[in-house]
Amino acid sequence: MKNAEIARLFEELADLLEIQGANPFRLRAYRNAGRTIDGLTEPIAVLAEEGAKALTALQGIGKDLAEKIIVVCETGELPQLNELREQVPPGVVKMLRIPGIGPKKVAALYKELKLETLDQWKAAAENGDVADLKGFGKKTAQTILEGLEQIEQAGMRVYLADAMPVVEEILAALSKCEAITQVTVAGSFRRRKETVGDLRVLATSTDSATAMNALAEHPQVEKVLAQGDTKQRVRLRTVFDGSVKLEMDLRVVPDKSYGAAMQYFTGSKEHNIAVQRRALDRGLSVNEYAVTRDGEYVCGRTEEEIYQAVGLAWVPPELRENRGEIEVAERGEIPELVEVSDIRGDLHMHTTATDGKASIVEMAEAAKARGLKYIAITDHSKRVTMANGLDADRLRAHWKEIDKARGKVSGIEILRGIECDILEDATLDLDDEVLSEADWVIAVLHYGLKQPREQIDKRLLTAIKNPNVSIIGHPSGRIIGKRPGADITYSDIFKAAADHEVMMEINAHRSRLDLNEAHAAAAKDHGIPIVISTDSHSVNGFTELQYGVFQARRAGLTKNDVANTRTFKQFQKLLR
DNA sequence: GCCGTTTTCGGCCCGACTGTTTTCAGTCG
Repeated sequence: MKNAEIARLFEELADLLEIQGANPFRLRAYRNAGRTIDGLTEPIAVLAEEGAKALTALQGIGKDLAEKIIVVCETGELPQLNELREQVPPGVVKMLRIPGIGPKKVAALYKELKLETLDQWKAAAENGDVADLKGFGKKTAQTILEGLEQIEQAGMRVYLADAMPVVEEILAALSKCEAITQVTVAGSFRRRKETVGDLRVLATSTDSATAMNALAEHPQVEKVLAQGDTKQRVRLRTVFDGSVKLEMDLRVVPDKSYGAAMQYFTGSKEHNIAVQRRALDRGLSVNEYAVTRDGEYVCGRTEEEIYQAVGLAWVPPELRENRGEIEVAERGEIPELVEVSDIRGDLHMHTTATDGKASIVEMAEAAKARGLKYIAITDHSKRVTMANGLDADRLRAHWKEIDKARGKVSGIEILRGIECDILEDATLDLDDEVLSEADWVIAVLHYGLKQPREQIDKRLLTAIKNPNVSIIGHPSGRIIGKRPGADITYSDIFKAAADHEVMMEINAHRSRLDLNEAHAAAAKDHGIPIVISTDSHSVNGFTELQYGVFQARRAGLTKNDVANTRTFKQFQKLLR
């Protein structure tokens, strides 16, 4: 069983218990455990085999959860969950996803009206049964009807990169509003998560009504969903991914609360809980308006003040996930994270020789225009027939074209590369003779991603041990929100890569971001040089670079951890 | 459920908004 599957069991357990009115802190413990398991780079089963002690060493895993994890790893089942599933039908759990309907209302409707399926919920909301129930009314019935339509569209999150232009457009408009002095986006957007759900915008103003009107009247806003003195919620008009519409919160606070609000609304929730716990230890209280002591304002104008008040160095938003950054900040050892401007080379891109849209020269010119000093042209190998992949003869001819391009474009180095498939039988798509002539070989999985873990590991290990392979590209093969990616024993792969001096890629494409942040952090721990590349298929592809850098930052990577921040000369020394 | 060098019991982040109420519970972030 994969870590993600085991994590999901604990999340489901929490959902079911929530409907039954269980202690909210117990639910949090289960959800934290799910999150912890999901974030591990090693299979939790390996720890489970070592015994309860290895498990309780993990943050938030105690005696009870350790036992449950061991049972799951041994039997593939969680007995307590099976019992609960019989008590609460799946349709009831699904109702928790309706915005505005929580566990108490779900429980009441299930108990009083015996509503079990989506259709029954819809009928009861329409015929007045819901509205007649004590504590319910017409508005709640309406909320359910609207919500039922929404939850049909699973996964209300969109790629950060897709949301970015819309958010920037709205922020630009708000910053022109005279009533607004400062405006910024917080939430998971500011933390540069791979995907974003609700957008959280923060403004300072002495006239919140005018500030909120500015957002309400923005052409991007379809509907104002809620509005109070300091908080407004709207739905945006833009349709993402065919069906998803995002909602945006605007919070308006005074200047002296800007830092406190930034800190508070940037999250993550888990990070904030840790910060606020530290505040309590110091006799302080932190909320979105200020740090206070006995109700008296201590600070709140800047984020730095907030962190200082609780004895921490400022934490970059990308690291605020309560995955150890608090302890690092306490020691004053927050790393200087890599920045987009640090990147000097892009080592994964395609041309018209396979499925790219531009020539070698056009790609080189475009890369140079973006300030890059070196690139690798890495078209597909022959297995990728859909993309017109290259065999040995065409590849050698292509490299001759690269040699010619080197003469035409000055000021940028061009490596003769190849993106070579690792076939299902754990051989490489091109033989060693031609691969040995390359400057740069990216080995990748494209096919057979659903093979069992043992075979996937074997394929990756074979590639890593091949002396011609420079790097493993988009290691998991996942497409965010659409395809899970191969089942990999990362700890084994990273060990081998470190031994054989093979690098690992962070593929910067918005839908890949592969390695993900947990695995990139683990690769760094193994001392493996990481390369952030765009996998560009056109001259516009280079804009994706920033998303790869965001991913690297969330993994805690510094300039030094990223090989393509080196000068070309230094980078060459890393090649074997 | 987890956690602890002031604690092995009693905490566990906290405020805004809505809807259904006559003072507040539920939900959300």
